[in-house]
Amino acid sequence: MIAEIYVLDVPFHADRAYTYYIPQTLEDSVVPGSVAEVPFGRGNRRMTGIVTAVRDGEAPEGSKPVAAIVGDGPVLDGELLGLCLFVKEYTLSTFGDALRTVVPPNALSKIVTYYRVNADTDAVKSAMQALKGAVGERGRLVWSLIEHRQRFTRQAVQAEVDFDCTKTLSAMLDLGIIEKCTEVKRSSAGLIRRTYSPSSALADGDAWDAAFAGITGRNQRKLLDALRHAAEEGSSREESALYEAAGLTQAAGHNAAKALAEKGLLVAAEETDYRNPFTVESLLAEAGTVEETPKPVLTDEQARAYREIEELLTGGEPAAALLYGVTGSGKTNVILAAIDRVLADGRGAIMLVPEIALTPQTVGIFLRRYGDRIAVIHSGLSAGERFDAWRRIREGLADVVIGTRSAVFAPLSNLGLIVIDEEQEYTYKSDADPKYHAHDIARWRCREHGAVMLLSSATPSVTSYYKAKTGVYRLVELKERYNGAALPAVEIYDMRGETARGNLSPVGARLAEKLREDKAAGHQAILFLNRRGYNNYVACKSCGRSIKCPNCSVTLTYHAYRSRLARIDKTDERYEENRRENGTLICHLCGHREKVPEKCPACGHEHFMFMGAGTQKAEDDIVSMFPDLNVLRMDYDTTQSKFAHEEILAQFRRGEADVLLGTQMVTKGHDFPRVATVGVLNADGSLAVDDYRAAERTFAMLTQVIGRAGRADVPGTAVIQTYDPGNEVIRLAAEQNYEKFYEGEIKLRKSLTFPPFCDIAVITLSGEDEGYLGLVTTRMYERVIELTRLDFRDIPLVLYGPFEAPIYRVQNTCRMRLVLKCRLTKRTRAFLAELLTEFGKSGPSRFTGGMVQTRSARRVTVSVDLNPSTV
DNA sequence: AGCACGCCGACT
DNA sequence: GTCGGCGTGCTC
Repeated sequence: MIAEIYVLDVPFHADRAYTYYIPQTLEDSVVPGSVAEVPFGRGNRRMTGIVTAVRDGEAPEGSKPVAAIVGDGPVLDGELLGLCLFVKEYTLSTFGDALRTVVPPNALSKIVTYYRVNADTDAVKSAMQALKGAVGERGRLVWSLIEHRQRFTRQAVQAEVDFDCTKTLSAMLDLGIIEKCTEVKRSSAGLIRRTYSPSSALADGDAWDAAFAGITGRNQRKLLDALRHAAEEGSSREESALYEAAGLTQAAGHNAAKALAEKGLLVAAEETDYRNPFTVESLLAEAGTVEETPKPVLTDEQARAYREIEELLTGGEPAAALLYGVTGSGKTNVILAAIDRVLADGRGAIMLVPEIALTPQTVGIFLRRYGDRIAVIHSGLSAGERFDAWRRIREGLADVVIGTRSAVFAPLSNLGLIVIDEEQEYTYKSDADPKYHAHDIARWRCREHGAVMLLSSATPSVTSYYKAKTGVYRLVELKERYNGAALPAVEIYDMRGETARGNLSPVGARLAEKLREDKAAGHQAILFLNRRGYNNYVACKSCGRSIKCPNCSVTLTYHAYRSRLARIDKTDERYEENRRENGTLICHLCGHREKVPEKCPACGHEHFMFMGAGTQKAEDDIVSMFPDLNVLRMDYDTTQSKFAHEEILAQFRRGEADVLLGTQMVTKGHDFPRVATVGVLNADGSLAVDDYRAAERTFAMLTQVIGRAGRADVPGTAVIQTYDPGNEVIRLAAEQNYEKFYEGEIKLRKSLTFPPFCDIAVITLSGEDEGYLGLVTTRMYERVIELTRLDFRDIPLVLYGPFEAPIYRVQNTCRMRLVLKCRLTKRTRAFLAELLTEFGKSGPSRFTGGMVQTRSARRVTVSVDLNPSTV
């Protein structure tokens, strides 16, 4: 018997099925989907692999035996195994990356390799004598590091010495001084949650700055910075949350935390986690914040829409539909009815929602309706919670899954329906490897299960609507708003000249008037500004230059420490100085922070302008402009702690504030009965972006925020402030005329050849050595041309570039890009895979045709993003 | 990625 | 001879 096995943790160009023979003793346990321990490479080091196929047959020449099977039974069933292979091929990722996306890492046993010092001390002593010459020098240094540890890893030694320790270790291995061991780390239930706190040594800001100054490790700085943030904002200090905030992997974060703990800067604590935060019980405990589930009585139109979907559900064939319904038409009712039907047939359902829409209110609707058979999956879960949710689903205890992007992988064994709500949201595209789009995963899984993929939106993406129009998806429409809700009156307000009229605040005259009216009538308002932070940037009054991040090619954003502190008398001559003291410049890309400098680094001038406005600044301005208005701010910075998001919404619902001001978060969520006015502070902001989807995003955003205004008994008004009042997109959004917007947009896409009329592949090369990066990029460019003239001359594509990436430098790494307009077929993917394989196999040095570089930092990495969420 | 092998220059 | 840096090639 022989097995096809994908070995984990190999680079892309070595990532394929390897053939192993199955020893007699393992014949029963080696089955597809199981985790195997196999010898790999010249050194036969123990690696983890996944069995993808088993068959009868002679062991081919040179094949090695499967060493062991770990865990009891397969971790993957046939469908999920196929899904891993699909994800690998579809996104050009490795099998291992695909696997770790499809199943929670906690569900996988893994093999760890480590070294141990030989217990026979006498033998070790004499062996050490045998180490002679220079090897002995290094040997003795390594020995002093490992002597008192009972186990250690190569990486741990390497971190301590400045030479390559592999040869030294293998010499010691040969002499029997140390031995190599492997250990299987069983999949864990992960009941323990670890949190970090700053130590008492970090009592004040100066201590933090001193601590920063004393640390050279990049990861340690990042972690400490995340911790400082968490301490200041009162947000989660849970281990994985901090690592994520710091942009570190578990391993890197763990090491950094250990190092910081040794320096006495950080204190670790462990606590037992509650594992299913979403139960009926916990819901009832917070009942005040949960609305009633909508009555399952459908209007005529909703019933008609439901019957169309039901037809697909009972058809027994895989299908895809787009539920296109205007705001307030009751799409959720139709979706819930469809889920009811699926459950009645004994099948399961997945409902995907955008990250910021996954609130207790949303979950509450499902909990009230389906009880504890629901599972909730989102990125904020701890590893253990994620694993538990996964197991509950796999064991059949939960068959309704609600969650964000990654919930599309929920291991339901009998899937009937996958709903993707607000389907145009770009958070459905992953920007980490594997760079999958939830639509594609959903489509594949529905095909496999004979299930229905149901996309839902009031403002579908142009691509999805096109597919619906051309019959790829069934188009199901809801045209009426129900419950008698009327569309709000929409006013486009021309902000040009507002400054000339003496109004420097982000709120124009018309909106100011509405806010006063609302206050007088006891109504509320929502204000939307799609930019967080205080001032966008700080520029020198003399030379006009703005302050840039030292590691990235972006300007730094000014954040006030506490908006209350910054809210000081603006006529005070110390105003500017106070701003300097009460805020920090932060890089939104790498997290770098610094104080506003005393003098301009370019010209030495002492005065700065604080330019642009984010939500923090808008809050200050509104408060000083309308002292009697209570303002709640909701943005990334105020929602970092665990229940902050819900708490802000609840406060607003209870009427404890007059104005809810925030970023995109305020455009989602449930209806507030007393909101009369919504204001868009700067509608142009998102149009200026250099992306072919800027228009559709702006349209969707405006439509959503307009939909927040007014209820049946409170006539609503939406005020859209713009410096470009003639803009077609803004005008059509104000009219709520999606059809017309779509018609114009699809024509444009067609004439310029943009999706859906083509696919876009972006190849990004990044490296620290700019010159070398340029060389490799040029070579890659030439190779694309060569291949498409020879072996792949049959695939149509247009090549653009090389360009610098829109943000050229991030954390001192430069990034170059090639952009391909193409059709993503198997053949095109094969071409891109070939390109990646060649690059990986020969290494960048030979890839550039033997051109020798002297620098050691000439490492270049390549990644491919197919139809990226931002271009 | 990780590991082994082989070549070459430097140093004993 | 011996050592170590570095490039190359392969992984059933």
